[in-house]
Amino acid sequence: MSETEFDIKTFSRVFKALSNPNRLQIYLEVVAHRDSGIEAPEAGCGIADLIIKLSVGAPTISHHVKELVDAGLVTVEKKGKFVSCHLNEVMHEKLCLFFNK
Amino acid sequence: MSETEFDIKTFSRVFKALSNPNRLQIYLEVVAHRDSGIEAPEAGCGIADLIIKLSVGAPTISHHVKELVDAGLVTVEKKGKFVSCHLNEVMHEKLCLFFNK
DNA sequence: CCAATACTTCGATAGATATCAAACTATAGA
DNA sequence: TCTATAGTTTGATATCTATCGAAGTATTGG
Repeated sequence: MSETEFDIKTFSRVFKALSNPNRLQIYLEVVAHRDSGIEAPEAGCGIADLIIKLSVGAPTISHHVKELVDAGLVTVEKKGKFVSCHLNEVMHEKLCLFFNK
Repeated sequence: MSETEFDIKTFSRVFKALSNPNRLQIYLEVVAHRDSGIEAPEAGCGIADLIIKLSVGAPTISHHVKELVDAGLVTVEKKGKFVSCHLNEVMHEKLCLFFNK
């Protein structure tokens, strides 16, 4: 019918994921690293870096990253012991369109 | 320092406001009515219309609208007995920039 | 002034959330 | 294989949130 119809459920989940200051900061870190190569573990957005930057415990970071993944905002990639976070460009684009229409 | 610095607090509050499906729908209704004149009570986005569209009680709508106002996403205007909601264009623009940078 | 309408505030409650400590898993290095 | 490291899962808790019904406020029409 209308082309201005959005998936309320999808977007409310996305916004819920971004509604926590710590999670929003994680997302911004991931966005800031979006052009980094994913080869080196120290590139991308490492969990360890996030723990330092946000001053919260590892379990909390782990929880928040999962929430961002579940919302479709980021993806994670495991390289040995290390995990790095990467931007889901498709969702990012959807968000651009959401506010630009 | 960096020009990619956002006010985490402001935006996390905005996203929290949009994280509830009902509130997101209210926001979308307000956006959809952004060009309506604010003269007639039936223009803009009336509270009564929202109650019907969302199938939740008046107290809940009232609560949600206040949350949207507190987050800076919408404004309300009282015309006699009626209240209408209007888009805060400045915040909308900020959100565009947030995802477009 | 009275009644009805439109909305808000209050109080309560069921459910969600953020965070932590402790325990667990998996990987790398010695 | 043993140990240290990186991160996850679990369990607990304190706080927050969405929603409702009931009561309150304000405005309009009679």
